[in-house]
Amino acid sequence: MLQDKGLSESEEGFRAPAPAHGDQASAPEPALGGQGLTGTPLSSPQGQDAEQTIENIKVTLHEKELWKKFHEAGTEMIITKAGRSVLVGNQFTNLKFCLSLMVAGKAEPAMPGRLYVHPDSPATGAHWMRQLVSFQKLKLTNNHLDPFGHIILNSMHKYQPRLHIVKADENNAFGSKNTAFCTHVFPETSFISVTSYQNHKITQLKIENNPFAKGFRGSDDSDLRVARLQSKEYPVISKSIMRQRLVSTQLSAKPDVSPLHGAHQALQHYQYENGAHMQFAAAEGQDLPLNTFPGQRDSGLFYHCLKRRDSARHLDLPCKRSYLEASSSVGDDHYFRSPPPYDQQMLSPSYCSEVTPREACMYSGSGAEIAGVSAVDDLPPPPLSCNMWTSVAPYTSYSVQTMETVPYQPFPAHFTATTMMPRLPSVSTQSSQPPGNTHFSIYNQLSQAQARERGPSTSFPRDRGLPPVCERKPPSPHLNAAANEFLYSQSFSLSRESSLQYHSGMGTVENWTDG
DNA sequence: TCTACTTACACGTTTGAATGGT
DNA sequence: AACCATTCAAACGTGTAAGTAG
Repeated sequence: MLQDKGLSESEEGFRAPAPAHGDQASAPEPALGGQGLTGTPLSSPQGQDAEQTIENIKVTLHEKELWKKFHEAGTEMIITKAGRSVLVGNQFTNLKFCLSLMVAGKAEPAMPGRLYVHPDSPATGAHWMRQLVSFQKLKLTNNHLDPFGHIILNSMHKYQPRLHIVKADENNAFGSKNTAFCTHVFPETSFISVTSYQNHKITQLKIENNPFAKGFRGSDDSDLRVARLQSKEYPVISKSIMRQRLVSTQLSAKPDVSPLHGAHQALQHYQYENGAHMQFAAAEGQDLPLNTFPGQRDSGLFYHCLKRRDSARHLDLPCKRSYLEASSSVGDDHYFRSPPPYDQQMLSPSYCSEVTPREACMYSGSGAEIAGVSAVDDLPPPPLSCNMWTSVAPYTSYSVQTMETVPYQPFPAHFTATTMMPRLPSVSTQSSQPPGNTHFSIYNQLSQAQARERGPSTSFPRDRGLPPVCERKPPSPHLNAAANEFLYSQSFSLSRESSLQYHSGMGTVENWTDG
């Protein structure tokens, strides 16, 4: 569940937020332990303008500990052709986000980008503060032709969900010019999309925490159940366990077999967004725990606000090259290089705060989610591959490139060798977070002049009619009537973890497109 | 042969209508 | 008549296993 606290409504702007509601504790728990995002109260002075307010919005992850537990094991999400309830057998259940997909690796077909817009969007800040923001109906699919508006993912890839909060205005509920927005990223929500669980530990965690899987609980209940199904009075070893034990036996019996062999086979399917296959970063036989980076282990919500300087729009940044280009030329040894300190990446002016939308777009390839950002420049727009509400035109995107491989953790279920999961870049929580604030984000602001440069404002996609697959509901009449209320849209996106996009800002959303 | 994917299945939870009591 | 609690069945969400495809 997710809750934004800190959004409030006022005819003059924003007033001090209402105290945290007590309904959070009593709110119905999501299917799998009630994970989600919750917010903390925003301290927004009365009369503060929207751009100042939105950067102060704080969103926290609900059931963070549970998320971390999964994250440390290497979260996996089941995706099916028909669409499985969300990210995570529940971890994302009760989250209503907008998911958009970054374009897959070079060798992969472009994915239809999709954002999942919270069904309640747009709604006032008071509405979002009232309760946990749930993304319950979000579903994941691997069906590229999915007509239901589910989030389309590639199997065996790692994704990083992102939450976008977009300020709407009185005209079209989502604003036109100067629409503020912010993006929240919770590293512990990253996951690998799979069609069947690869990690037995994840399976067990899901079973333990998901009420719907209660039937599989107990001391290896699944095995007991199998025994019952086979009319046996003794438990039989399940297939996954048998496979795991078999491989283990084989490995122990054949010392000449590299323990990494199986892992390599598994990992060759895990790709970063840049299309580079994962490589091993650990020495042979070395088991690197997933939580090697203490910064990530306690990453919390990365939220940091930055403002882009107009004068920096055309800086020739060293990181301006295409992410795809960069990755394609990267040799294997690249993955053994140490990444630049995360705080340097994120806080270096040349890296994040002065990156133009166009440049940022380049970092992430042609990610549908940020495809529209080029509209703020006079450069030709990148190709769009979204069929929903995918493009957030004013979004200035920032990319944290993890060009190095990161440790994987063992997949006990199927892989007995040391496998390594792609990871978020190491995060220095001490240096990258504002004092007293565990949040991290990037804030970007587009000037009025820039907004004007984009040409005549067009109506927001909602006015052009969303495809029926879009899981949105029209704003309630009372919301439309409340002309002076600030309306917020909550959406969620997914990005390939190798190129995390942290963006927020203020500008038009006129180029959001249905694709 | 191996791996990922699809499908069907059983089990448990959730939801909402129907029913009965106050 | 209105409200509340209980019951029950259908819908839904799980993970698993078998079969299929590449």
